Order: sequence, then structure tokens, then C-alpha cells
Amino acid sequence: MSGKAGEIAIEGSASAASVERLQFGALPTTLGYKLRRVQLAYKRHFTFSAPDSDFQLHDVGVLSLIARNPDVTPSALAASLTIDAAQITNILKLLDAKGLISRRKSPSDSRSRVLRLTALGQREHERLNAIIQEVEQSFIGDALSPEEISQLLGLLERLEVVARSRD
Amino acid sequence: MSGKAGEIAIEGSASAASVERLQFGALPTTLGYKLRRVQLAYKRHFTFSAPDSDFQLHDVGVLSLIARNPDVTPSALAASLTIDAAQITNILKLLDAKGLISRRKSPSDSRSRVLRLTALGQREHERLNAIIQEVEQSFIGDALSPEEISQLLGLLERLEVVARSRD
DNA sequence: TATTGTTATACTCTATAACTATA
DNA sequence: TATAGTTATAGAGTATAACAATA
Repeated sequence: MSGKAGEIAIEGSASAASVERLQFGALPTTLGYKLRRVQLAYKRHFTFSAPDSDFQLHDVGVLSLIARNPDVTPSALAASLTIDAAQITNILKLLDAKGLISRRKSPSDSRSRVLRLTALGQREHERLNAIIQEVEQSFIGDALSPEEISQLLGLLERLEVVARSRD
Repeated sequence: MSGKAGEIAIEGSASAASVERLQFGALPTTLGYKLRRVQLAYKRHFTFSAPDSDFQLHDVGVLSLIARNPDVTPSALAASLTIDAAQITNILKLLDAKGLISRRKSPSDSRSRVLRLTALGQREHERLNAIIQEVEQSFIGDALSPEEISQLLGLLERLEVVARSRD
């Protein structure tokens, strides 16, 4: 941990109040708290970096999986991304309305849909990937080295695997 | 990174569809994606572990900061927790309605409020802390050693500090 | 005029349940 | 009867703007 434990500076226009630094106690050593903070910071950074992009973070994952798994079904996407069926439907409906994906009935089971990227969807997918790479780079900045980033990803991966096995 | 890169198993009742494992490509090496996944898993674990607790994750941080910083103002809380003023008001209103905190006018500046835990609030704060400790423990399970946990917290802390300095 | 806190509002995210069409 | 997808709805979470009281 860097910095003096338990304290944090707050900005603001020099309030006459007695508090300029708050005692944080054990809060910053709580994983749930830290995860939430960093994730929120990431989302804000994304929104700020790509303000007019007309897509959401979830779209990146969905487009990416469809691109790599042609004829994947919505339910397979839902299971893989741990998103519920209703949410997947909304995302796919929007992507469909934008002409980025096709949703056809499965030949083998008419209840299922098979998903593919359109030519436009493929181009958009590549464009989004470039944006995301840039957002990642600028978010991390020089805070972590490449080794530390993969270390971080590895630790998060292990938490996720254990959490998923507990479902 | 653990596991074979780019693949993940999905559960489900043996769909006849062609996809049982999806190719994930570079998605799992995206920090934004991983953060979101783990944070969501944490929230689900919290909701499942403490279903009838009648409080939200934010309440823990707010109560904790009021406990350690008597007479703190809502605006100082907002700045420290990077929550906007309107959100803080809603949280404080609920905590007040439950009789957990007091909100009095500041003697030095009548625009400000000074916040304190009530006796009930102090007890509830301690109860919540115990619950959170248990949730943290059970979430992490045996996925990470204590050393790895502080390593993870340190890496996240550094990301947060850099992100905050960029505001 | 500027600031603190409040209220109102809206949009995103997540979750649940009811519905349809197929199987 | 069960499953895949859809629709509708509701509750958190987040953000913005307008407002009242005070400085």
C-alpha cells in the first residue's frame, strides 16, 4: 500500500469546517470498496474519453464474442457474460436496430436465434476495439507497469473464477 | 494468468447448438472488463450473503466515515467518497430516518450540517462492519493469500490515485 | 454572487416475472 | 412440461439542473 494509511486529502474551496482530511480507518483495505471505487473511476474515464460514441461498455463484449463465435445464441452470450437474458435481449435489439448484427432463427431449433456481425458491425467492432485500447492505456497511464497490469489481471481472474464456481 | 487463454466453459443444459465454449479473444485481458466482472460478482455475493440487512454498500462507507470523523459535513463526505451531493443527501436522509445519524446545523456556518452517529447508529455501524468482514472473507475464500490480497489492494490503490489526480 | 444542502428528474444498470413460440 | 427469447416493470446507481437558505 502506498501513502499514509487512514488519511486522504479532499479538495474543495477551503471550507472553514474542521475537516480537511478525513480518517478513513479500515475502509480503503476493504476489497469491495476498492473495487467499486476503481470500477467507477474507469467508467467515468470511459464516458469522458468517448463521450459521443453512442455505445455502452457491454456492447464491446457482446460484439467481440459474436465476432469470434459466429452463430452464437443469445443464451450462450448471457451465460458467458453473466448477464441475464432480458438484458442481453435489450443489448441485441439495439445492436440490431443499428444494423450491426443479424438475428436469424436457428435451423436446428426455431426457438433459438443465431447471431452474426454484419459488414457494418465488423467495421464498428474494430473501431470500438481501437477506442477501448486507447481508453485502457489512458486510464492506466503510468500508474502500473505492463508486468503489474498482468499481475492485477491474474489476481482478478482468480477471484472471478472462484466466485463463478460458487454460483 | 491462469487457465487457457481465450476460452471459457459455459454451463447450461447441453444445448444442441454448436457452441459450448466461446472464444473470448482479448476480452479477458481488458482491465475495464475484468474490473466490471469482479465488482459485479462481489455485489451479487454481498446481496446473497446479507439479503435482509436493509442497507446498501454505500451505507458502510458513509457510516464508517461519520464514525471516525464526528461533525463531518455532507460535502466533505461527498468529496471524500466521490459521490455527488444529491446522492449523499439521499443516503443521509435514509440513515437519518432510521435514527442512525443526527444532522444539525453547523454553529459556524448555518448552511452546513454536522453529522454524528447516534448510539443506535454506533451499534449498527459495528454490526455492519462485522457483516462486511464476513462478506469479504467468504468472497475471497481461498482464492488469494493474505499477501496477494494486499498486493491486489495496492495495485488498485495506485490506479485510483492516478485516476483521481486526473479529474 | 457564491456555496450548502435539498428536491426533482432522468438515464443506465440490474433483476424479476409474465408472456410467446417453439420443443 | 420445459426452454429460448421477448416484453414489461421495478429498484438501485449515477448525473444534472433548479431551488432555498445562508454566506
